[in-house]
Parts: sequence; structure tokens; C-alpha cells
Amino acid sequence: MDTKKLANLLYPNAKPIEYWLEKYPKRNLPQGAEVTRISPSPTGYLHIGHAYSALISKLTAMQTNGVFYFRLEDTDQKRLIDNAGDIAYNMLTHYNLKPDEGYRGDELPQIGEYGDYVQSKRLAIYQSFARYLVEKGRAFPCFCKKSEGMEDIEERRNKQLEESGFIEEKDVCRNLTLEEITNKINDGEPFALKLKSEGNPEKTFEFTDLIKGKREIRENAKDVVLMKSNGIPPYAFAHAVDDSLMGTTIVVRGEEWFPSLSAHLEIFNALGFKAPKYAHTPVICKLDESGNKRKLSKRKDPEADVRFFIEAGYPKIAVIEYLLNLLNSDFEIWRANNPTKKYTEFPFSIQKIGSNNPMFDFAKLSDISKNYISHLTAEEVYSMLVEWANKFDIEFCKTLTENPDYSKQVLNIDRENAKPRKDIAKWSEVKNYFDYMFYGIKNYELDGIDKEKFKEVIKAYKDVYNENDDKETWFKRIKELAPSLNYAVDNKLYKACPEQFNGNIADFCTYIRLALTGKKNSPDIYEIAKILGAKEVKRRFENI
RNA sequence: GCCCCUAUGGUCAAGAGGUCAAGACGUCGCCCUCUCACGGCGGAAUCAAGGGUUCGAUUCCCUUUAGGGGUACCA
Repeated sequence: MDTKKLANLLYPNAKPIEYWLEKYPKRNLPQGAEVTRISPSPTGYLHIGHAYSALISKLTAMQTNGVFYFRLEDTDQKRLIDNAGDIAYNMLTHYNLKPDEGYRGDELPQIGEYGDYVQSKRLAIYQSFARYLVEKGRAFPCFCKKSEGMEDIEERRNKQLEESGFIEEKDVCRNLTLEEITNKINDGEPFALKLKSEGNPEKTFEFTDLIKGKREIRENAKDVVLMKSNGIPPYAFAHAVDDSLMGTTIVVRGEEWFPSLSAHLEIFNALGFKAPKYAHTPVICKLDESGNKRKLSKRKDPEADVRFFIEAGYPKIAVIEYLLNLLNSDFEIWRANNPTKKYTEFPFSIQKIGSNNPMFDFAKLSDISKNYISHLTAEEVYSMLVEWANKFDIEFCKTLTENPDYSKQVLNIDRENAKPRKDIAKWSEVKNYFDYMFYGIKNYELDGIDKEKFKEVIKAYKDVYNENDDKETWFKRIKELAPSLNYAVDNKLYKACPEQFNGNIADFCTYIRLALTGKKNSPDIYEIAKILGAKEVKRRFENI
């Protein structure tokens, strides 16, 4: 077959590949610099798994003084969603995963010399390389869908499967003559371009994945689609062309791609490109209702979408550090030894990523988040909280910003201690946690509380409270008052024979706390009373 | 069905041919303490099963089992 003629017939207007090769020369980067990318498809949200691989890619680029770029993979026309690219870019930026290069949403201009960074704008490029493969005799047009109908193909495959348990992937359209093809083209029949595979699945070759290590891989025998009949390439071909032209050195992607790796490698090879290094990452899973582990899915699991964590008000650093913890389990040891350093200083390593699919653990996320928030200043907490509330709880936002000084005082309670409290894991909890400071007491947590004793204690204590007391004096007064109502000040004494007392000093304080906050659990009541002011404190005592 | 990946406590996991099998979260108990929390101390809890190889296997090999993923003109 005259492949030059065929190429001309199929892609008469395609530029020679040299044009693109010249336009996109090799990157001039320092030794060891890695070029990585994030390439989501525009589905209208950013999957936590994307954030996960973006983190790996970004850190790797940062550590090697390389480049981390964004490419939008919008080749699936059926799944296009408005603003999806913007959303993905904004989510990435929100999580400090801002790309150095590439697509930046629909509003901002792209950065970089290797664009366009949106695949649907690169059709001319794909055509050139498609034409090139045809010329080389490594690709052929397939008219099956139109001429036989999808059903025929499926039938054929199922039949083969039943008979031999093996699908012969070599396509029948390989055998079309130039004349037949010419006729079909002239008749306006659409075609898909397929790879003429030369692989033998009986043979294997060695491949080293950055995460999985050395593997034996079967050669590809599938005549995979290079160009769909709508003229757009599917993932595999776009991946090979773009990552080659854009100079990607490490492809970080989910493990679900591993089975198709062999085909991808053959495409790179046919194209005459050296394939990049690959890091196939584990997939984040969850335990579903029936007790099975499964991949986080957008449809069933709200936490698959990173917006879930933004809405809930988990600080972004906490989410990132949680992911980092999943990636390199020694991160938390490092974090414990370096409490004030930025996570970007952590000596992250792709090799140390485990190959087990981790289960998402909210308890762990909360712990990391609580630790993180506990180390913030009141000022920082205030600004992050307001930023969150401004989007997700306007009413609370108004309350907070009405009197910023008061809000900050509240947020500062127990914050400057040597051992700050770790009560708050996400911003959405704060309103409920501090409601008594902003909205008064709506109800008292009285279960297990002896109301008579409660009243009695408060009645006595309200005359003793003096807002001018320093903390020491304040507590001294409590200790003086407690015995008169038969509350033990000495805990050991109390424990020896609790029945002889109404309670101990702890119980006594619980009543005060309850009167002031309505809760049995709150930060330092001395501070709370101080911020509330004598008038309000008195009012709350009177209420009992 | 076929192909690929994975297998250490409830979860995340370190680990090496010989270990009392790290650490963290969670959980339980005790201590500290004005409650809760924080903090401190301690406990319970793991090498999926069966075969090999070996003086010795949780570690290497095989099989089974379980789970995940793929098997698209989706990514």
C-alpha cells in the first residue's frame, strides 16, 4: 500500500510534524529538573484524586526546580460542562497547587511556550502526527462503526470471547485496500484512525514505574483508536503527543491507567518519542455501606469533590497535609519535629509512596486539622473563619465582623496557652462551639445535673464573683466558697469518701461553667467571664 | 470470563531472611486538672490461608482467598 497516498487522502491539510517539532523545542532546564503536569478533564469539579496527584506533581517540580503545568483534557465532547476548566483551576489554586504554566481558567491568559494547553485547540497538531503515523504505515483508517454498526463489533468480540477466551484485537479494517478506502472516503464515510499494533502479547518487556518499581509488561496487541471518527483524539494519543511536545518528564496518574500503559508506550514508540517516566499512584478509597473498599466516586461520595472540604471549612493546609501524610507516612514524624515549617520544605519522595489504596480517614484529617488550627493566632483564625463564613454562613459572618475585636478575643481564649486546646477541626464547627459568646444561651446541657445543687451553687457564687479579680484571686474565692456548701477542695479527700460531700471543686466549677455557657464543656471560664463582662455574667447568673 | 494491581492492628503504615514487629489516628485505663480538652503514662489490637525454598519465613517463590482497577471512537 502506498502510505503516502493514504496519508494525503486522510489528512490532506495536515502540516508536517517538523513544523511542530520546531515550534516546540526541547525545554532548557537545569539538570535534574522534572516537568510534571495536572491534566484533568473538565467534569465540573476537582476530584480529591486529582488534588492528590497534583500535590505529587507540584512538589516534585518544586524540589527539582522544574515546571508544573496545567493541561485541560477536554476531548470527550459528551462530558463537557460549562466553566469546568475554571473550577478545576480555582480549586487547584485554592489548595496552593497553582500551576507554573499552562491553562489558567477561561478568563486568564495561558502562560508558557508549549500551548495551546487545551486539547480541543490542538487538533491541527494531532492531525499532523496522525498523518505521520499513516505515512509510516503505523496507522490505518477504520470504518467499522458506520459500515458495520457498533453491535456488529460487539457481537464479533463476544463470539470470539466465547470461542477462544481471547479477543483478537487486530482489526479487520487493516486489510482494506487503498481503493476501498478511497471509495469510502469519497462516499463521505467517517473513519476512526487506529494504531497498527506490532506487539505480541506473549512477549513481555521490563518497565520501571517510579512508585511500583520494576514490572514485566506484556506487549500491546490492540489496534487502539488514535483519532475518533469526530476527528478528536482519545486520551492515549493526545497523551503521547502532548506530553512529548510539552516536555513532560514524569507523568503522575492514577493506577487505573496501568493496564493501558503498554498501548501508550507503543504509541510513543511509533511516534518516535521517548516515553516519559511514570508514577502510577494508588487510588483513594472509602469503606462503603456494605463494608467494601471502593474508589471514591463523585456520584456517591460528596468527599470525592474537593469543594466538600472547602464547604465544611477544613483549612486547606490541613487537607494538603492529610494527603501528604497518605503519600509519605513519615511526614507526620517530620511535622512533629518541625512544627513551624512549611509543608513544602518536607523532603517528599515519590519512591516512598506506598502502593496500597488508602482508605480516606476523617478522624485522621480532623486530628491534623485540630493540630493545625491550634497553632494559629487568633488573628489568623479570625481571618480564615470570616473568609469561610462569608461564603457559607452569611449570618455568622455578620456576627463575627460586627465587632471584630470582640470576635478575636473570643477566638483567642486558651489560644496563647503553652498547650493550646484542640477543639476545632473545621470552621463550620465554630458557630456551635462558641454560640454562647455570640448568641446567648439557648438551652442548658442539664442531663446528669442536679438542678437544685446547680441553683444553690450559682446563688451563692454570684455574690462572690468580682470582675476585677485576677485569675489567681478569682479561683481563690471559689476555693473559699466551695467548702461552705460542702464541696471538697482537695480532690484526694473527695475521692476517698465522695458520699460525704455534695461534690468536689470540679463539680462546683461545672455549675459555674454551665451558668455561663450552657455547656459542660468549654474553654477557660475565667476568660469567658472576663470577655462577657460583669453585667452579662451577672445576668446569666440571675437566669439560673 | 480475561488481564493488571494490592495484601502487617479498626484506619494510615515503618520494617528486615533471625526484631520484644516502629510510629500516628482511633479506642480503653490511669495520672494531672476548675469540667471538657490539652498534656503525661500505660493497655488491648496486626504480619489473610495453604504449600514450598531455607538451619530459620511475616519478609523470597507458587497456589488459593479477599479487595481494588482495567477490559470504550470516557478520561
